Amino acid sequence: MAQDNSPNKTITMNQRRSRTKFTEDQLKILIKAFDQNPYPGYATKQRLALEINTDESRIQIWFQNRRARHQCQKKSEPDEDLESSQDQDHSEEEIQSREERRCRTSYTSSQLHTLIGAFMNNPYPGIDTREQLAKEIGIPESRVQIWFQNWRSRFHVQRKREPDDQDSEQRQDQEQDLWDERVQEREREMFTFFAKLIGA
DNA sequence: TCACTAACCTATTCACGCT
DNA sequence: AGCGTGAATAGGTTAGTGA
Repeated sequence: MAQDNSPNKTITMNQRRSRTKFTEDQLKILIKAFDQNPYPGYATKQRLALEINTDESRIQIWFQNRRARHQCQKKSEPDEDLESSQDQDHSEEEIQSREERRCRTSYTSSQLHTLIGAFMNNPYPGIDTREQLAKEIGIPESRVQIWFQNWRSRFHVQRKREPDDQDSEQRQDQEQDLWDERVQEREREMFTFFAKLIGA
């Protein structure tokens, strides 16, 4: 993505997870599952994870990457199979019959407090930071990663909605204001929560 | 060195609970 | 019904690894 503020360069020390090396047997199982259904639901991903002894999040990434590779291949060889219904396999009805998603995670105020604090410190945490956070708030690392993704995206969306006709200093100030507003909103929620706890 | 691919990213959409 | 937000998606980039 040709993003001018390339995140991974401006923020150092956020290392990646070490690269998973799937064995031949593991790949066989994954490929077979992919051929059966390239959009497995949470239960299937869990089952696969158990079967090949890896984390469910690795299964998710593997399916994402394989779907992407398959889309590329389809585009680069658009010849034959024009009337074969085989290549139009996942649309409409297939999407409707997609398996169930993972249950929505709901975060407590204190968990959010920790996450927001970490986000303000560094919106692009490496694997070590994510794992530490996950341990601290008792939530899987994969959820922490998704939470950061969602927050970054939503913050970028907010920024884009802002008019672009000011000089960068003003814009930065506005970004900060927006951010502060968002954080304050969250903190108000937390205060309400804790006030209830202590019976205020 | 280069191809392959896991890990990671943004942007967008889906979906669900809450108000 | 609309909103906030977690989950999933497409599609692109980065970087580790083996030939």
